[in-house]
Amino acid sequence: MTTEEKIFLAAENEFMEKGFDGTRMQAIADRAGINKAMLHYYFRSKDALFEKIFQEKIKLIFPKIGEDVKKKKSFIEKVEVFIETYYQLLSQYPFLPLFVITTMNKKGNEHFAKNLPVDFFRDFFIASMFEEISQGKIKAVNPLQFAFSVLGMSVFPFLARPAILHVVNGNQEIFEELMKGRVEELKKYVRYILTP
Amino acid sequence: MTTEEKIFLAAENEFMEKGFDGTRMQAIADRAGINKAMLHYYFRSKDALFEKIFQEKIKLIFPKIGEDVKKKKSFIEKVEVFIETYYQLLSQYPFLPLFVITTMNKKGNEHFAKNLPVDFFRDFFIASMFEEISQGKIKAVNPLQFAFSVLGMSVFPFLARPAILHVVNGNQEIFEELMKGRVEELKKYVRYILTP
DNA sequence: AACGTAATTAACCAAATGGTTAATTCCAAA
DNA sequence: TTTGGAATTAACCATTTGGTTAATTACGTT
Repeated sequence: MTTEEKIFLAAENEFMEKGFDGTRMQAIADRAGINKAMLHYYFRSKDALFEKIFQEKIKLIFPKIGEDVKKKKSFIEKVEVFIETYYQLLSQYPFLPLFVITTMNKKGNEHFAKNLPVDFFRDFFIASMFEEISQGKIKAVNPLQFAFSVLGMSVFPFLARPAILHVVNGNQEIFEELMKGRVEELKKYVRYILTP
Repeated sequence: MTTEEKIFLAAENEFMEKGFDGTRMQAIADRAGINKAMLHYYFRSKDALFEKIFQEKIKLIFPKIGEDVKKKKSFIEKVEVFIETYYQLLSQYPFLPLFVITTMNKKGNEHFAKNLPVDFFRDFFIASMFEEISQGKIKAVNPLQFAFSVLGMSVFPFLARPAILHVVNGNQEIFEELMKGRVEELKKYVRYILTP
């Protein structure tokens, strides 16, 4: 692994766990096992390093989900695939939601403006929903509201993990069990909401 | 307004907007229009000040919701009241979710341990749900999963506000409209999910 | 008016932090 | 083997930041 990669990986973890303000350049260097000056050698400044990582991470939010989703015919199936794929992604990067949300709330939305697949979201997701509603295949719910609800339900456990853990008396196993069963449960909710 | 109140109010806003790490004692002092030394005079340290504010804020999360909810007979009605009350609360403190979530993820859960109404949540909410399920009054969904879903749907727009604003082309009015209609939409979803 | 306590301020301090620099080491090409 | 640019390091720097202190002011009580 090259020094640059070491730095990137270390910075990634530090920023994800502690946020921009909470992260120290020295901590990144220590974690990467290299000299602090290397950080500035490869990435100009703390801001630049953070920016690079954030840009890379935000692209993860909507990865190949698009393609997976497009394969499915019915809208309900599309949503189900979305929930599955999204859950897998978040399991791989549990801090991603917190990271993105704190960042976008602190700094302006200039950061993710280019990378949010708004077009896909509006022209494809929303459009295909309108279509099935007018065909009477699904119930007439507000597409935007529905989308934010699915996102909220999917993301919440990853954001509120400490609180949820506390509710289940700190029992990790129960928490994992809960997370595992969540995908099926959410798919059920979606069917209840959308099936006419 | 006493100096202590001025400090508390200013600190509240600073911490809520910028988080613990992002907040500067000087910024609090400036915002309160007083000398920085007063912060330490009234509240020992940054940590102590933050702690006091956090403890006060976290109690807000489950305010008198309990009582409002208990009045209602059917479980669906209970959930509907919860959504309404919760939405009003969050409208008043839009940064509350972000504040609580970032804090509980950074520091341990010692902070909110005492103040999370776990007992109410388990013994009352969950219990009353089990009851209605066994009576066949609502569909058999997992109570915990359902609770986290309602919370997630309720809280999401307050966390992802910048992203949502971006989706609606930065149009504030559309966003407000969306938020206003959200309560009814969520109540609808709950009925779809729970009604047998 | 004098006294004493609480409130307030300006100046200061030590530690932490992001960033720089000059010197040194590596290493591949000539 | 020499050489030149890239990689790496230790030491250093300026600024920021949470916190302290000694002195001053405000103000209710006797």
